[in-house]
Amino acid sequence: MSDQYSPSELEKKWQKLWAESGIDKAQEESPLPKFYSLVMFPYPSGDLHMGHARVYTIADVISRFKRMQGFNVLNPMGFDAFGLPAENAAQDKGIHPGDWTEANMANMRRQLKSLGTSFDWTRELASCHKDYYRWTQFIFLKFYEKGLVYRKESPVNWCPACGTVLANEQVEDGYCWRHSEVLVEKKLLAQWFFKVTVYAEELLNDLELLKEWPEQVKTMQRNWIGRSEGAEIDFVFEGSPKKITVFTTRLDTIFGVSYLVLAPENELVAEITHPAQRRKVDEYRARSAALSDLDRTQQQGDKTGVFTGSYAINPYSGERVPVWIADYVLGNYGTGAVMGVPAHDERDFLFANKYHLPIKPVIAAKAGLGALPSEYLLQRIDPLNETHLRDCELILGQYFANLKSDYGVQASEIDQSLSEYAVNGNIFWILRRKDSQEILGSISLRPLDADRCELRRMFIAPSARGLGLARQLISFFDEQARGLGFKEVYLDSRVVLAPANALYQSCGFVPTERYNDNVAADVFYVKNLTIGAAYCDYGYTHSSGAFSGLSSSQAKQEMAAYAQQAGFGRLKIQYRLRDWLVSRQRYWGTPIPLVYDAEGKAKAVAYEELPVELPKNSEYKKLSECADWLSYTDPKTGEKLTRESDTMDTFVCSSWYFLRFADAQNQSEPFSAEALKRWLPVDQYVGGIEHAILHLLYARFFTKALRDVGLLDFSEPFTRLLSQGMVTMHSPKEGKVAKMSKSRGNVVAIDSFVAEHGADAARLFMLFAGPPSDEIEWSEDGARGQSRFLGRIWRLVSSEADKLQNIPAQEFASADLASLEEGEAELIRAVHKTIRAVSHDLQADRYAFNTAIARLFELLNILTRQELVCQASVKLFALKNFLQLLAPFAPHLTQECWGLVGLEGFVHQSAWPSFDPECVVDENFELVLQINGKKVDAISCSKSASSEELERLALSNAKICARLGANPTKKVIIVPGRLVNVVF
RNA sequence: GCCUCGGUGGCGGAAUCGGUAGACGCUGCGGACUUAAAAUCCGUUUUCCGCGAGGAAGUGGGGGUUCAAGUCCCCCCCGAGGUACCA
Repeated sequence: MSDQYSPSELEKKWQKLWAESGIDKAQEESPLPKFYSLVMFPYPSGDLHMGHARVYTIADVISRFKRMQGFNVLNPMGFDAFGLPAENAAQDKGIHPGDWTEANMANMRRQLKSLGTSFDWTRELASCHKDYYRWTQFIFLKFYEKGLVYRKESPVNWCPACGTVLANEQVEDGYCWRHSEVLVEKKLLAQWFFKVTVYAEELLNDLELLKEWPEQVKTMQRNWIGRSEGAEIDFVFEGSPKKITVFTTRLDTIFGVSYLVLAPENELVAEITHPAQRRKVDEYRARSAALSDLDRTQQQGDKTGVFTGSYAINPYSGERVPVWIADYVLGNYGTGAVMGVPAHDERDFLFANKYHLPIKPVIAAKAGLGALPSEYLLQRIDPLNETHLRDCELILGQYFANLKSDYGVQASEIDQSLSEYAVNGNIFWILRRKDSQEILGSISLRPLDADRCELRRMFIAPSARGLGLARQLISFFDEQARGLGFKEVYLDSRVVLAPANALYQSCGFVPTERYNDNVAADVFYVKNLTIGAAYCDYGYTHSSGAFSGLSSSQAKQEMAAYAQQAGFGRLKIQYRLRDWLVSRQRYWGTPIPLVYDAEGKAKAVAYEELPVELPKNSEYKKLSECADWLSYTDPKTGEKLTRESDTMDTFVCSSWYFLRFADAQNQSEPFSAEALKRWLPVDQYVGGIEHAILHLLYARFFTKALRDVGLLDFSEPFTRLLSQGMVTMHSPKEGKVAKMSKSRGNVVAIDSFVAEHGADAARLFMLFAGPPSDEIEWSEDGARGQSRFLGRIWRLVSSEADKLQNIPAQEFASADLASLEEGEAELIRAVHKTIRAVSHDLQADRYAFNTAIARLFELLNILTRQELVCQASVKLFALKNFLQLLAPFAPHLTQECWGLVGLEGFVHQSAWPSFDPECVVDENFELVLQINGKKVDAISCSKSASSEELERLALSNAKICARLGANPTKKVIIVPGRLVNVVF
């Protein structure tokens, strides 16, 4: 036996013995409860490095722990083996993608084994093998029959470098996920889709059931599904029966609509464009069609658009609003048309400002502001209309009479005001009661220059005072002034009589310099009419006809009910989630099992014709270029057909592999009902956060869809999910700490590290460096620390092994403590405490591998203490339990030591230790003494001491007394088993 | 912008319920063994003041609740991830 711990031979030896004995195989017939532990299967890209190793280590610890706990564990492994890198490598190196993939799988299988993982390799699968993709095709056809698959011509993301269509998910900030420097283009193609959106509601709601998933992942999925509640409203075109339907979540703002916008690609555009605008509109459409997604998102803030020349009618207000097209509206979300409410939407605001469209506020933060009740009517005076003028005189007469009697205004001033009013250009409104036509007040506007105007006269008739009409008139005035293009409105002191001062100020007028030297007045007020920003919060409606004065939520409800009743609108729930585009124009993927007849009509390949195998051309091409393969004769009818040349997105392959693992050898169906019943759902799924949305959402969709085609009977595939953090390391290329990856040049190869330090050291370091869901930074020093730990164990066992050879293994618990030396009793207690702590840390709701290992360090520190003297049987007991607790983390070394101390069989087949509750409580504890909550002293104290005794101990303590001095104690807080706090 | 998670020594990180902040490891420093080095072992390592006994401060910042706050509440700052003209 060597004194030096040399892992490489030792690890190889046990890996071989484990494989031969089949201890990692899941048992089909077993009285034990099942545990399905799954780690996301890898893409066989070549060499594994430590960045990959972490996830397998975590899953392996869980699997080994569960086996020792008495579970029948299924811990399978396979390869997600279709995909582009194989084709790229084939192009670069001139090898067939299949050969490249097989070679990589062999290498990775070897590397995974070298890490000491306990996978059940008898169930290995690879998605590129025909006995797997045959069943992918089978499931595709089941979905096809069920109506979950459809073909649609649609603009797709096209990567010129890949030469294929990408899913939305494979586009990152407008660039291809595989080629970070290649911009994704738009192309129109007929593509196959899965109807994921049918399941949008269920995919969202069932997240509630996933109690053991990280909140973060669920939130990401929720956002991705993107449910929003709103309404669809039909606007009829002016002079045409055609309708345009908009989707809005802010129906409460509909009286603020000042235009409609269609997405440039909206089908209606061609029909409704006015001939005079056609050229401009066509140009704009052509330009935006050519824009990539990136360009489109990059011009955020700079909104562009073109007027179509048509108008539509707001069904609520009857107003006619211009219809525009603009590329800030997306064609594939909602109805591809929106209503523009610049006062209450940021994008609409920017757009309206740019194109000088009216901005009409209809929501205010406070209730009642600016709302003119519907029983009143505002009438603009036409100076050429006799009746109007008479009404004016009437109200002005009342106004001036009032001034005279109330404020003693001179008759000459009145005359002057009347003549001023007669000057052309002033605008005058009269407020009436709708039913009786009674005149209640008036307001007038005088332009000062292009940007400024003056609120000239506002008068409320005595009979209408106290009705709160003043604010509403001012708000009406603001709106009109803004509509006329004024940016500021002034008041002078002759208008603002003392009692109205507060009113004007509360409406936003502020004291200012005089604006006109000809006016002799002391106080001036000015109000800025320019809206600086859209008000996007909820509030209270005003200027909204019969719906004024409601809270936003009330308004939404009542407006929707009205639309529903009147038949021009309805409530609508909209999802951001789109259907899944599964077509790929490549070679190295699962062929879509469909054929086309002479008319181009698609139909399914018969089930007994599956698999539709990839052509075995030595020099692979895109399927669309394989002429021989494409032509297909129906074996039954002899009909000449053409095969579909698209392959499936590889995410399809990975959406059901966890089901196949339950029954990997089945040649007659994808999986048997019995096998699923035995193993599914997956109890613990471990994988990277990068799959939080796509893979997990698709796998959930597949499970639900397979349930609905009758192939399984549960709804959620993964009971518990653990998203492990990535492994980082300083990257010399980037000059910072970054994710470990070949392209960044910051990888630690598995092969070289394992050869030098062993798999156990690598495993321990990755588990100890931090909690599994956190990111960890690879550190050579840290890994060396774990090596040192393993070496200490090795030396301890080496030095003790001889003495322990013929000692029978014996358990020690509380009953034995009395008969043993103090040091021995302490060791036994420590063992039991460690069992408790490590077991607790390994529980699924914690998975605190780092603290579990820390506890094992502590136990080893006790075991190697120089002054520790104890009999062999006690030492053997301690070592045995220590090795068992460490076994899931460091499988090889513990296995070797297990034999060295004379224990039989495999440590991994031994039962997980249990602790004696009596052994984990100490007789004494450290009593903390506090003064006013601050620690002053700590004394050893018996656990059985009563509260009274604790208080006495505290109050007689020298340090407490010294601090207390002559102060009388106000209160003494006693927390039994912990502390005494003396308050003064 | 929005959503989510974080912020604790020189570093990675501990701290079930509000109850001794800094477990465990790394690094550094000092020592032992050695002709020497490596390996190993022992001690030490939050900061400041003090020769010392000891004292004070301290979990991103500011307030609050409490006998007691890293932990609970309010406001703010910073970082990471996700997402984004989604109407």
